[in-house]
Amino acid sequence: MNIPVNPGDRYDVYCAACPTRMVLDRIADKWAMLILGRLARQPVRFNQLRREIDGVSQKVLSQTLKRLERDGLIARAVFATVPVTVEYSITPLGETLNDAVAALRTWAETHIETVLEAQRRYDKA
Amino acid sequence: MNIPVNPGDRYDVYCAACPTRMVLDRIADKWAMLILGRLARQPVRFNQLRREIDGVSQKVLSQTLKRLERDGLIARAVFATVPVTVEYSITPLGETLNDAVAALRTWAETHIETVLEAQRRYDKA
DNA sequence: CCGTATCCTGTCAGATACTG
DNA sequence: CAGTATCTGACAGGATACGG
Repeated sequence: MNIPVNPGDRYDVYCAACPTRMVLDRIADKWAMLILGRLARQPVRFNQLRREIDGVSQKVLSQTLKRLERDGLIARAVFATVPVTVEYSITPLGETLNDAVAALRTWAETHIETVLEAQRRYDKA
Repeated sequence: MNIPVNPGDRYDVYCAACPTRMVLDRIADKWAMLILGRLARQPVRFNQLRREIDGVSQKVLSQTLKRLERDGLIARAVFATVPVTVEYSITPLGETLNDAVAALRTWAETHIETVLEAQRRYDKA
């Protein structure tokens, strides 16, 4: 897909720098898309998010938020209240990604039954 | 997203049975989409695939193919030659998934520069 | 309230060797 | 050619405790 070498040569098909690969690695994350989807609805604070995304640990939530922020997909706003208030929100860029993922959601909902059926058939044999 | 409980209760937002989650887990795999994309072009044999998907180990390729076959996304055909010939091909179902992922590829190619730029800015601070 | 630091554990990919 | 079997190390993720 990326970086063709010479005719007949192999392609370095798994290229960490490949855009598609990078994005896939991102959304592949167990929690990232859930968080992004939640923030797409409205901004929310850390512990609120922690409660709503059930099952995520504090550490992993923190890590994931940091990564998403680094990628410019979400924004972090700090308010100097006592105690401090931190609010996370989705960015315009994050929204475009969220839209793109919608195609997958649609696929999933449309075809999941077919997949499950295929699994049952496979497991019989 | 799934399984609302009582008003005011938390939602079990990470639900392993959630269709979107299942599909995400599938394509999240490091190699699955590369393999599916390759098979979308034309059927191919095991070792041929192994050579083309550079960097994948025999074991992991085997595992991934098995999983994709189980999900009904690819098909495995055995020919009783000597030595035996095995050909993998994409199924119609697999093609629809491949199409859905195209939306992500497009997003990636369109926005990767913005993401990289955001990362550089973040890393400065 | 919003995290970081530390430890611990299970999972999984890679390497290697072997089989029909 | 097309895999399986086994071992190993790296690493992600959870639990817990603590700090700004």
